[in-house]
Amino acid sequence: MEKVRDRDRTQNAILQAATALFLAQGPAAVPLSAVAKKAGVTKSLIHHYFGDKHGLWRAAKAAALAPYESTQRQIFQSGSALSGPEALTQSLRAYFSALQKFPDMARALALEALEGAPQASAVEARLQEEGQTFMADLQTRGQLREDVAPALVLALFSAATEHWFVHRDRLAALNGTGPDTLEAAYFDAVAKVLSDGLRPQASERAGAPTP
Amino acid sequence: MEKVRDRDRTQNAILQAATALFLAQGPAAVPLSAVAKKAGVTKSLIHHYFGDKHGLWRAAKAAALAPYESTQRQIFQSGSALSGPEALTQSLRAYFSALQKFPDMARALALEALEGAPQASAVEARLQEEGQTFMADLQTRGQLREDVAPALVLALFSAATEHWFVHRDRLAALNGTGPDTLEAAYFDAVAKVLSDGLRPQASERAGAPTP
DNA sequence: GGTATTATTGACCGGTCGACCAGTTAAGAG
DNA sequence: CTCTTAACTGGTCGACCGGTCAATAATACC
Repeated sequence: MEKVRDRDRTQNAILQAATALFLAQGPAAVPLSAVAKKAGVTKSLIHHYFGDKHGLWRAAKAAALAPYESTQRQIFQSGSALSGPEALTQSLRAYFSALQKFPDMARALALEALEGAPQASAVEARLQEEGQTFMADLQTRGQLREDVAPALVLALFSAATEHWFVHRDRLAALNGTGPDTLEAAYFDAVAKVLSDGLRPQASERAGAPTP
Repeated sequence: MEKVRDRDRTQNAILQAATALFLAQGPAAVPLSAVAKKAGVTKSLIHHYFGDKHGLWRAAKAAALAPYESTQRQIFQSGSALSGPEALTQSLRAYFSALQKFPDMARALALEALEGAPQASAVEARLQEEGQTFMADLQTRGQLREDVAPALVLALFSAATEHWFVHRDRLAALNGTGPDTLEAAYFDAVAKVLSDGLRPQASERAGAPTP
């Protein structure tokens, strides 16, 4: 049986197996042998390509982050084109379905935060900044209340969405419903509450005119 | 050197060391030898009192949950006594400062969720139910919009608060601020947005009278 | 004081994990 | 065809981890 050698293919197989297992159970709980087995590769190859386990974990996180980042960036850019009062709600919906598309992302971010490493990656820093300018844009166009800082709006967005994907199974179990039907209801509620709570309020200082 | 023997004291020392280490780094990343060392006890004693590692982890979670639970219950009960329109905001504040008081709680809940165990503990189930009746109470008194299910309001509460304490250090680093000043600002923003977004809205069906 | 109880210890075991390495073989360059 | 490169393998080592056990010593009870 002749074995075809393909650097990219095996690297990819390892990375895919690693992200799946690491994000599902946490990197500490997954032995490299399991990754090797799932990837159809010997353990040695993992060390050959990624050095040690930490290197693999870092690569896996980056691999999981990449598609999420591009999707997210698209949201911010296309969101700026929306002019109706529903721009905020639609962005929230896009934000939510981006996480639906990459359900491991929320877990990865939570795991990274729980690992104790306080500094965020460069990718996250970039996304954070783009998100802030997006929110600031909404404010100048009068579609977002101006008495909350853009960074904090973004934080609330993240909280309302990411938290769900970390805890959805347990919340569904607590409510005796299937996760999917509950998910739709949850997003509906969040969309309602946040779009009402984030729109410019009568209680705001009237000093900020809408040019 | 005579060693004083005290069952409760050593059990407590083990539990305290275990909760601190487990919640900080995740149980899988902490060897029992580290717990033993921090508690000033030999490994064997851990097995003597808590069986295996899972038993210790369960005990540690319960120990961390207990004071949080009582505080939380107090919030729900005293919240029901509040009659002003600020009942919701005050409850949110109490919710938030409860987590401030037990900063490891959010980490513990997230870790449990990430561990893959889908079923929640009995304590959480009880809190969930009490929280729902609390929210339902607010609805019948006209202080909370009725077009969102109480369970989902509770979920949004949890998201806005717990998520913060998991990610606060990284968010502070991203914004170049100290975590504490940012925390105050974040809570302020959340209080504003949620209290505005959760109050009965004009867009609601007028079919639900307030008896 | 004697005795049963049990908190506590240190030594130890089987297993696993991450990492290393010498060797093998397929692919590409000239 | 030959030589170099590097993808890939099997085997192995040392460290560590969770768990067990027999022995020890402090406490409680009679």
